[in-house]
Amino acid sequence: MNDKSPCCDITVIHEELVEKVRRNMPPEEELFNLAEFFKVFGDTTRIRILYTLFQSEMCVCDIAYLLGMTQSAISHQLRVLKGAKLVRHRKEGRVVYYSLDDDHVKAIFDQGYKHITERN
Amino acid sequence: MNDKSPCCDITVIHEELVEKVRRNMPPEEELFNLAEFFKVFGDTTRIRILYTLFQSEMCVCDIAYLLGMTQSAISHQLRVLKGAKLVRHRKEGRVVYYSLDDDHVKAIFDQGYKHITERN
DNA sequence: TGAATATATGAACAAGTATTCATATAAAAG
DNA sequence: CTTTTATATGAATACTTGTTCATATATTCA
Repeated sequence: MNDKSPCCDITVIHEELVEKVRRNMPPEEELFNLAEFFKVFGDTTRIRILYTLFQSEMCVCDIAYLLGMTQSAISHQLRVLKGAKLVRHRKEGRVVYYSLDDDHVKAIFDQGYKHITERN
Repeated sequence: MNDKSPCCDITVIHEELVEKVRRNMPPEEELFNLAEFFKVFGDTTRIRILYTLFQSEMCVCDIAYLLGMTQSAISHQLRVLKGAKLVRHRKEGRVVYYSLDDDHVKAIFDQGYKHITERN
């Protein structure tokens, strides 16, 4: 019986390995940013918007009509996509056209698609 | 004043474009699965676990110790990762070793990393 | 067999988030 | 200038989700 405090009874089995791995971990901030980035793709509406924009730039009400959702919902999500620097916008009178602003998204989606289709 | 019902006042500006884009959209189920897949990456704890497993297979308590989290929290997240077919496990007595079970993850992370570092 | 230990898991709670609703803004048209 | 229309946005709500806590399971060791 040792004097470990009851609130911290964490055990390590391979301490040496753990320390080695710890030294090679990327900085926390990087991992946080990566999670934030992927969070954007974790929603069907945003995925659908992005697949729409893969094909063509499009205005807000067209996207809303295409996806069968309210203009407000689409506008809110476009805001998120813009915050993640994934889309840009171009204003023409009252109409705002959104388009893709990233080269990696398609590659990322293709890899993701490979994963979900390759499981036997 | 026309007789549009007030609940369905959706407007389309470029109907022809919309129909063309609609025909080329991937099936809904595919988009849903893709979103579910990326949802897994949208959490710092899971990202950290995966970066850990990039380096070495590791048992649950070592991961918990390394990341400074409870065994329960890690176990719950490993369950999610297993559900997404991203990790596999190997039992050795009481100890369960987890390891990566996917070739695409690293590529996806690298693309994501490029995105978040390339914004000026 | 009984105690110790590594992991898994269900329930509860807190925090986060997507959509809706109401409304604001801004540009065009009358 | 007033009305219409395309978009943006704040607040509220419903839903989702990550962690904790308590406990179950399973394996080793005495």
